[in-house]
Amino acid sequence: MEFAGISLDTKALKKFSAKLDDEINELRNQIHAAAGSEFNIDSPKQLGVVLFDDLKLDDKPKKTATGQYSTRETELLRLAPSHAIVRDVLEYRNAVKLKSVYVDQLPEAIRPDTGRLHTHYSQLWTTTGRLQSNNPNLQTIPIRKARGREIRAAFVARDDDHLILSADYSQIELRIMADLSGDETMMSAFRDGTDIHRSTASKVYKVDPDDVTREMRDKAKTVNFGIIYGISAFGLQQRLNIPREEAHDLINNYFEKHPGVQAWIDSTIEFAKEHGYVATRTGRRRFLRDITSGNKSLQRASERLAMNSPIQGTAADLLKLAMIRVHHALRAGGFKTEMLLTVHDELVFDMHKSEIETVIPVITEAMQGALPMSVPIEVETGYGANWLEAH
DNA sequence: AATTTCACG
DNA sequence: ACGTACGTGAAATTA
Repeated sequence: MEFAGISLDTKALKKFSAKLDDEINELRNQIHAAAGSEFNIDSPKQLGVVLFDDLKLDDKPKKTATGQYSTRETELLRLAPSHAIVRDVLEYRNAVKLKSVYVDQLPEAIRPDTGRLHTHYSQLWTTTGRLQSNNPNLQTIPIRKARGREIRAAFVARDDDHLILSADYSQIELRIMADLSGDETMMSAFRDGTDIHRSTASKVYKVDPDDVTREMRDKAKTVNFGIIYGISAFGLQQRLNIPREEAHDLINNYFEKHPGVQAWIDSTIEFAKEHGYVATRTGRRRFLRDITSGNKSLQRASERLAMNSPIQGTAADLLKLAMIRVHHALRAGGFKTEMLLTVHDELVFDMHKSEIETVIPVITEAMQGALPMSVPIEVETGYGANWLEAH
């Protein structure tokens, strides 16, 4: 994959760069006008002084670890509805980030001899077994916001004979938690092929699945991710912007309806305290020196790692096993399709157009069978002229 | 070199 | 009283 590289539409990025420049200049002017001074918006320190000392947008602004005003996105979002300057700062930050990290840097990283982008993967350093990608990092290419999607669309197929194919595991970490814990509720949800967030919503809100609203499903989705990370009521309250009581109820209801998950978390933490490590399904270990620490917050943090690492780590093991199987399957089948990128639960390919019908089932099967699990593994595929269309 | 912020899964 | 969800890499500013 490192040798293969991926093609970038530099012409499109160049146009986008000019457009971002215009947006950035206009936003900078508006921000300076609203502030009444020409400060450096890129400096969190100066920005904090402008927003909280000069304009006094918040009576009790949150501070960072070193005592500065915090100007991070979650803080600014609370002020955005009532203050245009804050909305402009958020837009400005988004545009500057995209321009500096992606739009202007990626074309520089193209290797002149191949005309393609070659990332470097490291298997050595992450604590959970995931791969790292750097120089350039191709595992953080934008997709969530509208502006960023233009960058993803610049990752294009090799030539007119190829398309970008994306194959990603659906809800892989939740499926792994179902497998590791053997929780009956989760296992039947996945076996029935139901929408897992809707299913969780019907449990934590104690309503019929048909009566789950959009809002209930969205909140249940946050609960599901929170469980994987070792949620606290405080954390859920912050993320959902709900009262503490409601957050407590959601978590209590979740564990009441998923006793297998609760038991698995408890026994995993207990195992970590006894042995000093936890392990993925294939046996990769993560040692947790602070799991028996007298420092409560260190211990709590270690407990979250104890339950999260087997889940994230098993997903990493699964994808690496899948990559080996895909590699052999492509070679055995004599395919021209080439594996290019891996992004934690996704594989990206240059797919030869003549192989659309044949190669997709081969890749899907190789990924699904990488690690036998007690719940179905689903792989979603899509293809198009670029990485955005493939999703 | 440390801090702050933000892009992704 | 404290701190508050897991794993990363990179850029700009500050110390």
